[in-house]
Amino acid sequence: MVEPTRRQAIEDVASELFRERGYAGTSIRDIARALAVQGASLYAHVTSKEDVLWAIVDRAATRFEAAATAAEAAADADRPGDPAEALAALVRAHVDVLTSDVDAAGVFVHEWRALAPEHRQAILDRRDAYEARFRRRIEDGIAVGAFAMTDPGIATSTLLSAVNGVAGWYDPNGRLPAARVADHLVELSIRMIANA
Amino acid sequence: MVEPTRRQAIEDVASELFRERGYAGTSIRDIARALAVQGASLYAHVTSKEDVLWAIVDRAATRFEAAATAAEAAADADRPGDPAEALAALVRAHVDVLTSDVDAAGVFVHEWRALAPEHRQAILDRRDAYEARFRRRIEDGIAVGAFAMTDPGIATSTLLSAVNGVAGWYDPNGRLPAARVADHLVELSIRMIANA
DNA sequence: GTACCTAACTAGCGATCGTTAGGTTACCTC
DNA sequence: GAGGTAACCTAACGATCGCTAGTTAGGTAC
Repeated sequence: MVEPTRRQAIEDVASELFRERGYAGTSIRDIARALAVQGASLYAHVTSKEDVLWAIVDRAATRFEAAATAAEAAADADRPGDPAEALAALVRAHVDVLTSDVDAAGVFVHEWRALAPEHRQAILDRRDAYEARFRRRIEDGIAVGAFAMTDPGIATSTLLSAVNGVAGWYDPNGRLPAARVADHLVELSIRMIANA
Repeated sequence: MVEPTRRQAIEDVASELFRERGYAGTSIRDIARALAVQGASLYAHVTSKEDVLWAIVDRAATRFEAAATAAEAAADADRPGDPAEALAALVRAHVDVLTSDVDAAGVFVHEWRALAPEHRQAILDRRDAYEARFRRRIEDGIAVGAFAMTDPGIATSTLLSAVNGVAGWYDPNGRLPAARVADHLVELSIRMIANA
């Protein structure tokens, strides 16, 4: 896979480095070195270091949102009124986005704190809205007796933490294909809140 | 709670800042400012910045290990041969350590990457051994039919990610006392891998 | 009163940080 | 072959980084 634009190549290596060493632990010159270029040369393609972080985080957030929207639409069309099905679709969509670009997703999950205040707040708002989608399905499931009676807030946070853990160990070249990983996570997630 | 020694006060402030902004995102002068002292003054109590991180991480790791040892001993004495009971005790012990010092635990979970190579490797080894305790109980449970048939490695990683998520939202002054949080996490964890 | 200890200070070192400015090279298009 | 453009260069700016050195102030012990 060759990068279409130089800007994209910068964001890709930045994703990798930000994920490995964190935003603050990565210098502009580190990114440049990975591209065999001088640090100052990056500023022909980028306006600031934070701008690179924001681009990565914003894109990842958008991909998570779009995948969740598609998943919910499909689940509601396929088996309307089935909270377990809808939640499973959400989890699968989430894991798919995660595994399709572990670096960017890992940065999204861990490095949003390093964003400038306005960007940081914007991401927090979007993250809240995203989490609310999961919580709504969990609440629905509890209401119809499909899920066990548990604190929906804690269940939602814990479920997403569990799923996001994938970013910590998934290896695109590992033994498990992304689809199998998603299978496992869907299974564990649903069972976590299911009514025994 | 007043710090007994100046060194302890430094580590406590550092835990808070490292957790909020990360190790690389926190300067020696930041820590000193929080203590109303000049940056250089810290070096009377500390040999290096990394030494502070290592002290925090090492202590947290030791507390997790000790709590797990005690929990396993109690569970094995109380109800030997019951994997669900042993795993529940491990999870409860883990959450207890987590909530008793969210800052230090959060640093342990997220900032071990910033350690110097030798320290980093040492923590990785200990973390592997720690995770193996959980995996062993999960494998035992699968063997006796108490837990569902799932990949023990993925189940262990996902379970610990779920539980560690507590470090992201637990508030010592919040509505939920630590014991209730532990109850919820034990419930969710066991159900996640239990045989329905 | 002298010696020691703890805890802080000021001053500054060399390195690295994000970023700017201005100039050079290679290639594409007309 | 002139003009345009994308990509990169060198040099350097002011700020901040982790850390060292040397000193001062106040308390305690002999």
